[in-house]
Amino acid sequence: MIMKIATFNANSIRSRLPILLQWLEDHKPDVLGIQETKAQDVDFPKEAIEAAGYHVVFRGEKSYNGVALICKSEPTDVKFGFDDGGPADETRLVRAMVDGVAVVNTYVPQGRAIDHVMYKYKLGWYARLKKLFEAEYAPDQPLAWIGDINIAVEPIDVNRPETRKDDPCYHIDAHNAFLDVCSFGFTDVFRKHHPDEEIYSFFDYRAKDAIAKNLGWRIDYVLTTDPLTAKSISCEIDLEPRKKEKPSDHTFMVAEFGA
Amino acid sequence: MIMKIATFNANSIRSRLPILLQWLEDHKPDVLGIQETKAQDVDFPKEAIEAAGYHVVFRGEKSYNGVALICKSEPTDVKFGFDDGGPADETRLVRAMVDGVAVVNTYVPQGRAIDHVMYKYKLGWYARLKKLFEAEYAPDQPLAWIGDINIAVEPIDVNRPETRKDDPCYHIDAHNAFLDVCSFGFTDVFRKHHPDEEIYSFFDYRAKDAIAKNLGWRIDYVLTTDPLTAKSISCEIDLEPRKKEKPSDHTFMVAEFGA
DNA sequence: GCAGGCCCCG
DNA sequence: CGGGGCCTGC
Repeated sequence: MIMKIATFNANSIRSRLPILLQWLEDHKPDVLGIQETKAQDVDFPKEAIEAAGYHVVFRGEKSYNGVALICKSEPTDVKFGFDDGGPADETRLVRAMVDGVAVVNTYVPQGRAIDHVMYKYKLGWYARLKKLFEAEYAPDQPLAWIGDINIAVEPIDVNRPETRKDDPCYHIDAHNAFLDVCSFGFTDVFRKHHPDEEIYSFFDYRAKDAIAKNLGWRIDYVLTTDPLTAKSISCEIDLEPRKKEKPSDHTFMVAEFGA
Repeated sequence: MIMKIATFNANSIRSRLPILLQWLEDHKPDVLGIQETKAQDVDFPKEAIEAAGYHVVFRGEKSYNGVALICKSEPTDVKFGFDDGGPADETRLVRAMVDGVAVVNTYVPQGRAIDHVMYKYKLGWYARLKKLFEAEYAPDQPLAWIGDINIAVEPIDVNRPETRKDDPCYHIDAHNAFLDVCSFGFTDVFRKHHPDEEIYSFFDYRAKDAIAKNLGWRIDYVLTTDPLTAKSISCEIDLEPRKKEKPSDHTFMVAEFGA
């Protein structure tokens, strides 16, 4: 039996509903984590997703952030946000159990600029996330951390890396914060299957012909603990949705895990 | 030889460019008067219209109003607005000579409400228009007054007329102001050919299933002096564009004049 | 309900 | 560039 786990920063789930529903129909993932739904819960297109044969849990707000988990099986133990006394950020973090797999879907703060208070917040967010993994999960359980993590890790994860040193999504402190969370026991499944490929998951709307010129970033990830990593068959970035009418600036990444 | 004269309130010529270009290709009018272009002159899609084989003259402003004349032959004596000492309203009135026919394209003020200062302005606008016709044209010359005149004249020109008595587009004073201009020598060409039909040219976006339930207004007109009226062969409202994706709230009216 | 404007944001 | 707000207008 194969399990498909996917992630997509929708940049408004309402604007992306046609692309989302088409992708669900074409790829039939077992789990799809969404980030940047940009919809209050009353405005979330629950019915359309359920009509497509999926369960969905979500937490959003006006204009910014918002996460969802779209699952073939009903997710259990659904929790939003942190519970560590800091800002809960319920619209940036959702986790649940799906078919015996723990899934953690995050929309990590972008950070604005390395001299901005939001960058400090981003680094702190990674530290809080590591604590959450340590407190509530174990590296020997099947665990998938997915989402828009707003960091490109290696030079091949971003175009023109030499110009990105001071970018909040490529700065050394961000790298270290991310790698520290990975030290819990996570493997970057895409990179496992594609050790050298410069394929990106995000293309800024403002960059001219970004997709044709491959001017993007790989900032969306499927990260797994060993029990899942061992079963990983493939992990692909699907560029097609980024080429459609009214696309998100991100596109889908999907990983397959076998028996 | 047949001359086709048409009118269309585009509610943004930029948003309506696909529908407009398709309609030009399908109907090949000799003259098409546009209202509510909602584009400054620098933003007007001149090239696309010229590429379709038409001449075009236009005057617009940010967000509101804006008129254009789209013509197979090059229009001459092009003039915008009034020249009577009052507000010129150059983005509500354009006139020209086209193939020996005088064409006056108007976007008459809507009036807001009958107790609003804009309603007085609307009534005054009709009076100014009558003076313009008297000063610069003659009833025995071929003259077409076209456009969104923001008045439904008879009960069959609007759905549920009994509820419209206090509507600035149906109020008695508006009727009289319009009929006074018509006394110059104008005939409502659509009504000449369709004496009893309840067919409308405008359907409010807010009315549920407006077009299916025929909940509209006939507020767009082709009005002609006797030399043209005598040659009038047909006048139709084309509902198809109103049913397309991203329609204007108005649709096209087109009149044919024979030799 | 859908235009356009303006703002904030990445 | 394109989301979402919010405003105005019809």
